[in-house]
Amino acid sequence: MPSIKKNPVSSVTPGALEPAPALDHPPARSRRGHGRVTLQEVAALASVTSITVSRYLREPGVVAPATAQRIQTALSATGYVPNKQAGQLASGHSRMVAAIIPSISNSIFSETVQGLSDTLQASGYELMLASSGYSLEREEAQIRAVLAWSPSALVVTGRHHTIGALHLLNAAHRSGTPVIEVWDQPTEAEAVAADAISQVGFNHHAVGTAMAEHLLSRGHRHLAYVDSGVEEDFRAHERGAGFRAAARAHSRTHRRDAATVMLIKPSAGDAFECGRQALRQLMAVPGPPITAAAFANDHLACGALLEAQARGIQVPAQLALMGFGDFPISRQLQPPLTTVSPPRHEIGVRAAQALLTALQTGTRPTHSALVCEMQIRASTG
Amino acid sequence: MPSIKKNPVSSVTPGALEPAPALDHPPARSRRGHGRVTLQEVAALASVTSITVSRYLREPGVVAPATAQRIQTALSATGYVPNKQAGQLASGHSRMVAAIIPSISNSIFSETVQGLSDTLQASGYELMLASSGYSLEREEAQIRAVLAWSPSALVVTGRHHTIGALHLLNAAHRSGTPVIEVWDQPTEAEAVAADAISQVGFNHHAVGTAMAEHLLSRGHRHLAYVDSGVEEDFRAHERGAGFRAAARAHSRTHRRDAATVMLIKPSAGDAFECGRQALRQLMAVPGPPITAAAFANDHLACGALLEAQARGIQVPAQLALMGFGDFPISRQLQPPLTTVSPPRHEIGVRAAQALLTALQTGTRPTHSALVCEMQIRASTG
DNA sequence: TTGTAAGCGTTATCAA
DNA sequence: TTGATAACGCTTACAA
Repeated sequence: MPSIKKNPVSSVTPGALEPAPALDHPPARSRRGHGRVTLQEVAALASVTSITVSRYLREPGVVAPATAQRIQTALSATGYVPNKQAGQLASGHSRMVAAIIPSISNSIFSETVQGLSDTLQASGYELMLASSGYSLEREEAQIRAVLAWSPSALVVTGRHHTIGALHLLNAAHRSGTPVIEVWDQPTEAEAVAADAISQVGFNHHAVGTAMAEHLLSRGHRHLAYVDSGVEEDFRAHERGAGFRAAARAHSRTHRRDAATVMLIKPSAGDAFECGRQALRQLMAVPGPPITAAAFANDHLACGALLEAQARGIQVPAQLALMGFGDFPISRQLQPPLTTVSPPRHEIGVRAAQALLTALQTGTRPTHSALVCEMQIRASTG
Repeated sequence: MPSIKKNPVSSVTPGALEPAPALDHPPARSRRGHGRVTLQEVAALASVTSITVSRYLREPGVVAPATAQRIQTALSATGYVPNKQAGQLASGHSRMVAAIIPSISNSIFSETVQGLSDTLQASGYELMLASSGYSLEREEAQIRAVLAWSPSALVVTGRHHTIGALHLLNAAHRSGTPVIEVWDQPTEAEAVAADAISQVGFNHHAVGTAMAEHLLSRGHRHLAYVDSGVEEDFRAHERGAGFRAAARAHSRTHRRDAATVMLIKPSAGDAFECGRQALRQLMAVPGPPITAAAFANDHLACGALLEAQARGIQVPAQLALMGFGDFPISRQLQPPLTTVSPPRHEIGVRAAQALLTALQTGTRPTHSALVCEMQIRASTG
C-alpha cells in the first residue's frame, strides 16, 4: 500500500559511492580513450596485427582457419566491443538510420517506427530517433542534428518542411544519403520532378474523398468533417480538404441533390474529450441537421460515439460516424466504428526496405504508394 | 492546392554570401570521406586553422570577436555540419543515449520514450532506440550493438536480463557509462547491493497488492487477476504476485473471512479481445462466483467491460473490474474504469534527468522510486 | 588569442 | 593470407 500512496516522490541514492572499482585489467591509459578493449589488444593476444582481426570481423572467410581460431579466442577472452565511431570514420559507413517523426507517443507513428526499427535491425542497422512535436522548426533543427551523425539514410514524416530543412534534405539526397518521406504521397507536380524526395505513404486527399463518398453513397447530404486539434497535422487537414472536395464535386454533378459540408476544428487536448465536444457542436448546428460526420482520427470519432450513446442519439440512424486510423478500440464499441485503416506498420517496413535497397544498389529509394482499406462497420449503417 | 509546395531545389545558400561553388557537386575526393564540408575548409575560408573553428564551435567566447565574425560567415557560407564520429573519437564523448525497450508501439513505453527523448534533446543529446520485442536474448544482442556506438548513457527496461546482458551493463556501469533501468524498482536484496544498477520506476508487487486491497476493501472476497498474454511481461506477473499475496495475507488475518484468488492467463493477441475472452472465462468459473477482477492492463479490462455490457452483466454490482495503465479510453467507458495510473511520461523524464546529472557530476545516477496513483472510478463501485 | 603536434580506433590501399 | 601505412575529421595538450 505505501508505495502507491500519494507520497512526495523520494530519491534515494544508492549505497556507498565507491570511487569506480578498479577494472579487471586496469587500463593504464592517457586521459584520452574510454578504456575499452581495442582491436590492437585483441590482435596482440592472437599474435596477429589489428588489421587481421578487423578483417576477420568483417569477412571471417578470408583469414586462415588457425588464425581465425586464435582471434575468436582472443575476442571472447577480452569481451571486445567494436568502436563504431572509429569504424565509420575510417570506412565512411555508419550503418545507422535516423528518423524524425512528429510524435513518439502517438500510436500511429509508433507503429511505423516499430516497423522501421525491426526491419533495419534485422539488417544490422541502428535507429536514431527524434520527435519534432509537430513543429517544422524543430524538425529542421533535428535534421541538422542527426546529419552530424552521418546516418546511412534519413526518414522524415510528410512532405511539408521548412525551406532550410528542404535544403538539408536535398543536399543529403544529392550527396548519396537516401532520404524518404513517410506517411505521404507526392502531388502530381512533385511526382514528375526528377529530384523529388521518395515517399512511402498514401494520398490523404484521396482518403478524405473516399470517406465523403462513402457517406454520400449511404444517402447522407449534410456532412461534417471534424479536423485534428493539432494545428500542424497537415495530413488530417488534407483529408479534410479531400472530404470537402468530394462533397462539392457531388453537388456540381447533382445540382438537384446538393451536399453540404461543414468543417469543425476541435481544440487540442484529450482526443476522446474533443470528440465528445465536437458531437455536441454538431448537434447544435442550426439549419438542416447534419446526418453524418467523419473525424480526423478514431479517438475523436470514438469520443463522439460515446457521447452520442450518452445522449441517446442513435448511431447511425440519427447520425452516422466514421473515423480514421483503425485503432483497436474502434471495432469494440457499439456500434463498431467505420474507419480507414492506414498501413501504419507497413509504412515503416516498406520505408526501411526501400532504404536498404537504395543503400545496397546505390540508387535512390523507390516511391511506394500504399493503400488504405476502409473498414465499413455499423456506425455508418 | 497544397498549402505548402515543395519545389525542387535551388542553389539558394543560407546567408547572402558567396555560395561555395563546390557544394553543388561534392569535391572530387578519394573513395574515402563522405564529401561533406570539413572544419579545415571552413577554417581556410575564415583564414584561420581548424582548431580555431573547433574552439569557436565549442566555446565561442574564447576567440576574438573579429575572428568569430569571419568564422561565423564561413560557417554559414559552407553550410558546415560537424562530424560527430570524428568529434567523439577525438574527445571520447558521444552525447548520445541509447535506450532499449520491449516494444516501441506499446503506448506504455512510447510515452516513456517521449519523455526521455524530449528531456535529452533539450540538453543536446540524441537518442538511439532499439526494441527487444520482450525477448531477453534480443535485449542482450541490442545492448551489445548499441554499446559499439559508445553511448554516453544507457537505458534498459526492467531488472530482468540475461547473464550476458548483466555483464555488459555492469561493465558499462563500471567504466563510467551511466546505466538506468526504467519501469521497475529493486527488491530489498538488490537495493542494498552496492553495485546495483539504478532504477527509475515503481514497485509492481506493491501495486498489485494495492489493487487487491482496494477490491478487498470494497468487500470482495472472490477475486481474479487476469495476467498479460505476453509471456515475458515480468512486471505484469509481478503485479499478479502482489495481488495474490495481498489476498492471502487477508485470509491469514481474517480466518473467518478468507479471500480466494484465481489467476487467469489470456492468450496473446488483440488485448481487447483477450479481455472479452477472459470475462467469459470468469463467468464460467465453477463454485462461488468471482465478484471482482483486476487486469494486467487497461485494454484487457476495457475488453472485459465491453463484453460485460454486451452480456448484460452489471458492473460493478455483479462484477467489479479494474485495470492498470490509465489509458485515455478507460475513463470514457460506462462505467468508467478504476485503474492505476503509472507515471509513464515521468519515468522517461526522470530517467533522463538522472542520467544527465550523473554525466555532469561524474557520479552514478540516482534511484527514483515513483508513485502510481489509483484512479478509483465507478467500475469498482 | 591562436597555432602545432599527436593522436582517437578503425578501415582502404597496396605490398609482400 | 597477412601486414605496413596512411588516412578518416576532429579534439586534447601544450606551445607561442
